[in-house]
Amino acid sequence: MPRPSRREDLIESALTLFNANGFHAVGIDRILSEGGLAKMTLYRHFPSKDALILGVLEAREKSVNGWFAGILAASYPDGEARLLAVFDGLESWFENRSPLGPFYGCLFVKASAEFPQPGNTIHQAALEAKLAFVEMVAEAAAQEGFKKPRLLAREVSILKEG
Amino acid sequence: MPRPSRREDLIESALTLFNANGFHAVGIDRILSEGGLAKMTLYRHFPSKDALILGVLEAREKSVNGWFAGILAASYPDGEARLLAVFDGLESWFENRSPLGPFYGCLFVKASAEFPQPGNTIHQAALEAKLAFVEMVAEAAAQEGFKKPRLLAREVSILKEG
DNA sequence: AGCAAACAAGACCGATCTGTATCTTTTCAG
DNA sequence: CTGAAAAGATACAGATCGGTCTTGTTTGCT
Repeated sequence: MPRPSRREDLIESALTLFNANGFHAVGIDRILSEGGLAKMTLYRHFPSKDALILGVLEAREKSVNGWFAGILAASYPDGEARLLAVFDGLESWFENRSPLGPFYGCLFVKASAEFPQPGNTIHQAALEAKLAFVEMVAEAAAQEGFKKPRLLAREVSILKEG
Repeated sequence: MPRPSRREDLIESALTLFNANGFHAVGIDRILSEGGLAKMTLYRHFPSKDALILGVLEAREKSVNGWFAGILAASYPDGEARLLAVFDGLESWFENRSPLGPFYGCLFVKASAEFPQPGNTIHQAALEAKLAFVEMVAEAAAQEGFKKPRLLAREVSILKEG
């Protein structure tokens, strides 16, 4: 893989603005000027704005779910302390002490709200990202012998949205 | 108060489209053509699109919260059956058997997602509508002697969003 | 009946949006 | 060092948006 430095710049600038203002409210020009990028740079890396949004969601899924996976892996000793670590992680996220940047609400919730048609690619990507998160927490809960891992995972996810 | 029949037509057409497509994705022209209305009719009743959105949210708050208030009032015999009725109501809503129309997710969640700035009037109106709902359920739960009415009300609200 | 307000229909305006094309400068591998 | 690819800057095109204005028709009150 080459050095996709500009590609990452695009995603980072777009992520910041999407988080703070939503998807439809942010135009391409603003993403580019705020990131010091040129228009052709965008369209060399992505065929359209929708493709950029998909790239942002994909990157966000990796960083968010990867961060939680790291938390689960770090607190490897068994017991409910492991899930407590997840709640601590969420709290640090909400209070902007996490490496995920300031918290503006779940980006995947925003995406499925702004692209509500079930067939929409962005809608589906956002749903998949959310489901992957729930699945991850559920597996961890199951390993600890909880009776209702699914329910607990859903509650964690719900907490994240509120 | 005069007969605001056109005003209600505007709100109804806008509500339907906002529910199915989001706020930013729906233009004024579509709201008007789908409702068989003229542009000047819109701007005689509302000074701007944002004002129309506020009108839609206000009407939606009345109908949704009014519907739930009716459910709570109808099942006036004490006991937990009263809250069960709320869950039944939610289920009928999700399955499109309610007078609230087809369910596309909570409109207030959509609104606060699409207008994320805390100072935004639409954002605040959406939050108030959601809080009013939680407050209503919490009061009902408190009357039934639940220990943690707030928590239960929040859970009901969360269920509604998922 | 008659009049004024409300309304439908649609042209129109300026701003903004996504996406393309052009030109110059920077980057970087050979 | 050199030449090609990448990138910055900017102009441009076509579409769409929110909002204004005009014209002719319908409505409703007296």
